[in-house]
Amino acid sequence: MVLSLANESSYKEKKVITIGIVKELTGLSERQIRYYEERKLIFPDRTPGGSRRYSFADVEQLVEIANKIEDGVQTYEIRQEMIRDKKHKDAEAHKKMIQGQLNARFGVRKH
Amino acid sequence: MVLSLANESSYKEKKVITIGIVKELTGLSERQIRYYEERKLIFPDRTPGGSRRYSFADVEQLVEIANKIEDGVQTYEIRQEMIRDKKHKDAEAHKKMIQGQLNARFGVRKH
DNA sequence: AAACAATGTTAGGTTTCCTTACACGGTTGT
DNA sequence: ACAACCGTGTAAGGAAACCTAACATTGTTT
Repeated sequence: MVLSLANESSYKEKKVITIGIVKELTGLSERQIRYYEERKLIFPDRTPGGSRRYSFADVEQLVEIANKIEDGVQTYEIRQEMIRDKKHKDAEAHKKMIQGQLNARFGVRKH
Repeated sequence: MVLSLANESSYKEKKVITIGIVKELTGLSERQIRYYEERKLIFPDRTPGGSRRYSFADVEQLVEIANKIEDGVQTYEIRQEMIRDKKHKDAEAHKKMIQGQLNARFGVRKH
């Protein structure tokens, strides 16, 4: 594993994109983008001055949201889904961590 | 090969970052960032309104430039290096392309 | 019918960015 | 030595981009 790669892979999560660019990338209106934030579907960072900054992951998320809304799903339901997914993901992570600890004590030694 | 990965890998090249964020990411002043552009070391896109937009690759490039300048290298020399590197890279690409064409005619068939 | 959902639009204000120009101390070339 | 250049700071004035709040509209629930 190369160290500089730790950066590259985090490009996707870095919050560096303005709403104007997000609008270009997604085809959504600024109104829509802000509204989905109001409905707690998306969580941009803010500059000290108060401007929103999004990540590429946020942009992908927005596209998914827009698709669901086009399919008639309401923001409230989308939010419920997100919460469900997050719980599931957290449980996975927890299981993995426990497994890691078990391996550390009883698993194959590395040295 | 998964299609959605074609996107992920291009995050690095997409010009989506404002100069203010670049300043934060690199620690350089806006003056420096613009000056390196004036010296043809960096080539941001522009929005229709004229604002600069950088990629993560540009940000990395800027850090390299700043390091060289700290080492006393002049922008002119850095530019020469860049041109040399680009020529080398293009030659590589050309060689690879020729090789690809040879393979297509005489190499192992895929079907 | 009243309430809510999703979106557009407008208004007024703030932040961020732009170019141009001058200053200045250090380096280079003649 | 002195003119020219290098890299950077800073200031001014203006334009672009962003912000919130509010009201309007058209559907959809309740």
